[in-house]
Amino acid sequence: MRRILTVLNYLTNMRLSKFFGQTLREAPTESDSASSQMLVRAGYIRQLAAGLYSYLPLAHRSLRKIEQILREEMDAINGQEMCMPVVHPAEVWQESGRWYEIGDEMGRLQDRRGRDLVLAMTHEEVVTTLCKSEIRSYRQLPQMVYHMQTKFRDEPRARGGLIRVREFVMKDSYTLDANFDGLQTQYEAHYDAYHRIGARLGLKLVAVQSDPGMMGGKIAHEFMYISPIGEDSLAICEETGYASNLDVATFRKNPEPADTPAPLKRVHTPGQSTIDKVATFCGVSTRRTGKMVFFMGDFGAEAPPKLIAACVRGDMEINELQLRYAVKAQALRPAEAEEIAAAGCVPGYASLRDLDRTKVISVVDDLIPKSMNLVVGANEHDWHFIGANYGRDFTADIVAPIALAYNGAPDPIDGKPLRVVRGVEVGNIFQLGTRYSGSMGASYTDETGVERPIVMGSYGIGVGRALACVAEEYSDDYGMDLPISVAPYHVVLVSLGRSGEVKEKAEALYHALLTAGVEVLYDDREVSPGIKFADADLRGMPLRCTVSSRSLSRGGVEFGRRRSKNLVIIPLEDAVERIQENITDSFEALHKRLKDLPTWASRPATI
RNA sequence: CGGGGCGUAGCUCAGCCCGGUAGAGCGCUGCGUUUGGGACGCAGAAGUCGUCGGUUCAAAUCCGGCCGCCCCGACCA
Repeated sequence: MRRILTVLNYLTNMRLSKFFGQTLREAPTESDSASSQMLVRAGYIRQLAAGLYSYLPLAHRSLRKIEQILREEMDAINGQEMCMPVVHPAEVWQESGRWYEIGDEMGRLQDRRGRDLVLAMTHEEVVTTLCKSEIRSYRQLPQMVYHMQTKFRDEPRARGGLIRVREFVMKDSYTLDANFDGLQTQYEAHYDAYHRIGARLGLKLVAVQSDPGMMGGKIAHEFMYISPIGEDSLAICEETGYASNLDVATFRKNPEPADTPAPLKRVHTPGQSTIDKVATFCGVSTRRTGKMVFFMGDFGAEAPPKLIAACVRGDMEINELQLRYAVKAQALRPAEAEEIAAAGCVPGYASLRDLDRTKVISVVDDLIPKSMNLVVGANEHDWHFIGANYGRDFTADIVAPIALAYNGAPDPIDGKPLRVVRGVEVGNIFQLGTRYSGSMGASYTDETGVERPIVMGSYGIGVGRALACVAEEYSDDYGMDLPISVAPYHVVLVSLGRSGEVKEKAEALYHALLTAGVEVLYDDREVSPGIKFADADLRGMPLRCTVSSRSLSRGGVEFGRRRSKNLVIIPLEDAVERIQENITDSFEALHKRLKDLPTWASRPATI
């Protein structure tokens, strides 16, 4: 095996003079984040269209390395690699119902016979179809299958280089179990494996509770790379370990100190149509006010859209996802002024008192019933109530936690302030349960002869997105400094000068390294040293070896980490061995992080 | 889908306001000099100015439609 690898290595073109993919002195303006700037400048990726990228040889090598790490970690938890198609017949998506639930984000096309086809957004439907033919008995469970395959999602807005693209390769695995205990076991195995994967990529990943969304199911976690370039907001606490996507974050609701109930009083508040204005006008904190926000809820084809009046404390915002769940709507959008007026409400002075319950669904945050003597609208232009109390003066159809967590909100575990940060979703894990096996009829026969739906889980990691996060984390002013596990090559070999001796020695070392199986990128171009060093810095290989007349006169070749000042001279005859040692050491340093990773067992109790 | 910006040589951009021979730097090709942190000289190639239409004697430039790309928001395994 080793010999075969060596031969393949030897045959691979690793000479920069013939390399496909140029470095750019300046990046095209369209790239934005450090990662996409660097990946474009260093010749890893090229954009073909919005959200569609070509991966040049450097990126392709890195992606293959990431895939190999994923493969090893999936195999380690009993995964079996396979491959499913990118183009699916519409029927399987119709069976699951997602053909109808998902809108323009799904890529749809027709074949020559006019048959509807779907570009894979993910592969639950195909796995479930396979279950129907392959799984018959409880004896065949549990199972775990995975593949690395292209997905297409017609994102309304691709952005951020490789962070949010329309076509991408994902490692997605699927667990099949007889019951929820089995699912839980495989889910926990993935949870731990994902932390190992992060460590091997050199990324610190934070697992946060998340919304299952269109996947269905109940329990879900996202694995986040914390960074300002992230598109998700997270509420985290380092001390308690609480970590949640802001969509589903909870926090302690501490009411303002209780007074004795004041009488309800109608007061004239001319022009005080915002919370800040009315609070100042009435001389109270915004925490003593109630804020009304109106949405139109879409309840599907069966029911007409309906106005939703939501009320949170004046200093807070609405969590639209939780509001949507509370009213069981399929979608929400901000209501237009006319729609609000049509239901008899007065924007800016709206009130839950005297609502027309036939036209409006009213929801209050669970903090509102605990809060006394609030300032709220009087449902009449330029008038508010003071001393309003839930139950006595107004009520709602639904009381639910619909306030959005915020920076400094009390941690639900210990009440200390939560921190809201941005993160990139590198991976996610979902407990699907019987969402797909139920609707598509994938069942097995249990010990007692009863037919039951297979209990499923689904687990994804974006391969290109992982590369983008690594590039983001390991970029500096000169380029990338990639972890040894992800770098396309371990070492860049630079030859300086055109003297016959330097050339000869560099060529010999290049061949010796290849023969020894070292992944080396050889800069044999006839360009100035400055260009070679600048390109080496940019491309991001972690180690650099230089052969020049100067190094030879000092007794060998120069070797060190990228951009390091601590360069050593190694005699030529020891170079291969020393470089191999250094590569090994680099891997060991990286893998030290595997020892002290978060695990499912060690995670904090969540609420 | 709403708001904003951009589209001129392979790349970065100027020219547009105020209509009249299409420019610079980098890159590329050839020759020579140079070789430890993006060298220099000489010579050269390279753009139907996104696209369609309008105004005009004349449009990169003014006007309109469309397309594409970027950013913010909405949206979103």
